[in-house]
Amino acid sequence: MAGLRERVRAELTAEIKALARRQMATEGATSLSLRAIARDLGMVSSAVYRYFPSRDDLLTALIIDSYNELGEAAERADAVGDRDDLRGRWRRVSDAAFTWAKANPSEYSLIFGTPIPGYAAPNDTIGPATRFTVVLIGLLAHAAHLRMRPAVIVEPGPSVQVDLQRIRDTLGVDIDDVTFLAGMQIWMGLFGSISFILFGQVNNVITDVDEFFAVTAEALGRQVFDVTGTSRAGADVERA
Amino acid sequence: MAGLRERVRAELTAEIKALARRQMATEGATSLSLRAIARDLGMVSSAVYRYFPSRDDLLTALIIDSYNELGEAAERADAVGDRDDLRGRWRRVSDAAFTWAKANPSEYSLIFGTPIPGYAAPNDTIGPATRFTVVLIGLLAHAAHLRMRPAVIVEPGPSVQVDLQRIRDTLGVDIDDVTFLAGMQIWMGLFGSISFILFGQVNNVITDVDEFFAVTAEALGRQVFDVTGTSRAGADVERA
DNA sequence: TGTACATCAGTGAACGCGCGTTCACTGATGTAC
DNA sequence: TGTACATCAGTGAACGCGCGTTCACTGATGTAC
Repeated sequence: MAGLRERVRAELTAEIKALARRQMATEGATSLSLRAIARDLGMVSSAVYRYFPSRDDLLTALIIDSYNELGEAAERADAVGDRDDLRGRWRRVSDAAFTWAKANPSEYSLIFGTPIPGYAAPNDTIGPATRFTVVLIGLLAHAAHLRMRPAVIVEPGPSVQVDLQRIRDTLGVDIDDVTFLAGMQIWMGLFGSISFILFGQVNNVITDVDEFFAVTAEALGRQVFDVTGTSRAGADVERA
Repeated sequence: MAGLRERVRAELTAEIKALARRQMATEGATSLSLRAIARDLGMVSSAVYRYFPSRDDLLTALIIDSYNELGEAAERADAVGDRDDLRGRWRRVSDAAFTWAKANPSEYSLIFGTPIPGYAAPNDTIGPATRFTVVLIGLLAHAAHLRMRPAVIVEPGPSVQVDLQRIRDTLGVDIDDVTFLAGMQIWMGLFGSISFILFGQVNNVITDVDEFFAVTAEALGRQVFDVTGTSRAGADVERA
């Protein structure tokens, strides 16, 4: 059996990452320490270097895992349900993000919190980092295809127009500027609200954060994925 | 002159905080070190303890200062202009927040980034922390008074209703649930977008972050502070 | 199938550095009579 | 106004702890003939 050593190696690598995550949960990502992990592992500190050549490489692995988990959760959430039910899809995807973040607050902080000083993410992280975004862009493309119009219409300036065109070209999607911009708004609104909840900004203000998140996500979804054409009509009905 | 010693003391206290801020800018808040500050100051490390009884007390002072600076910037920005021009007021206030955050990224991270593990903010921080929010609530109250309606109408669930009522009672303001919720959305959207920009989430995506922020803030403002009654009409004009 | 060699995991010691906090102390600045 | 005492800022040494990374090494696991 050729793979024995390899299998043990893979297991230990996974265990190191698991311990690192547990350590992040209590100490924070900045004070993630190879020595402490080795201690937990019952190994001598230098042994960890067989698995990760430096602390930053371990961090990178954790960041990639986190992006992948979040992205995969979003993909799974969007794999079910009627393709045309965009508000439903948005609700499932945003819920998946919130659920993952609540379950993995340190991993969430690692990718959406304050950048770790002295650490520069290598290029390997870019792919996993875009995974969630790709799901969202799928929703936007479908909304554009259904000729939905955001509740608030804003036009980008010249520089942002160029940026949006570049993304269109890169990903080969067909999303008009207005929808694209509105999509970025709810993207930032989604993670803004998750950060506010997780980082304690609504402590002493909001009691039931789950209920609060639900209404927030609903409001965000309605900004882009409301009825076709005059979404205001739908809002008026709701209001009456 | 009785105040000589006191004056020197105040100056040194200020200088310690200034050095601490400079240190945060390069090392991050988590690795803020009293010893390094003492070194920069040309003093022995134990001398700093005459001014701040512990590292956490220094952190607290920095947090309070940061909240106060942000709050004051918002208050100043909202002190000018027509009271009824809510979109203008929002633009000035949100710009003030962004400008302050760009100029003081580490201070911004300190209050809106990942919480520092092991540090619990004492009650002294609550007052300054609400300063910005109070400005925003002023806008919301005025919007409600002018009978503006948010572009997207969502109703809070029972628990959030109670929370909102508590805030109304505490602050003595008259803002309906729907406006209040929409206000919280743009509050989270504002700082969500600032965090995305400052924490590098839109790197390689957005080139001109100032232009991007401007359109973001505009979109947020239009969600709450559009024309009275049927704000959709205004959007339709814009769209045509 | 059995032996010789190469690969690799983990050890243990060391380098050089950092930190927060305490404590007894000197000497200067302020205060009360 | 001048002296005696109290207050306070800053010193220097120490305690006890942490960290990332390197390096020569032992001994076990895998590989080639």
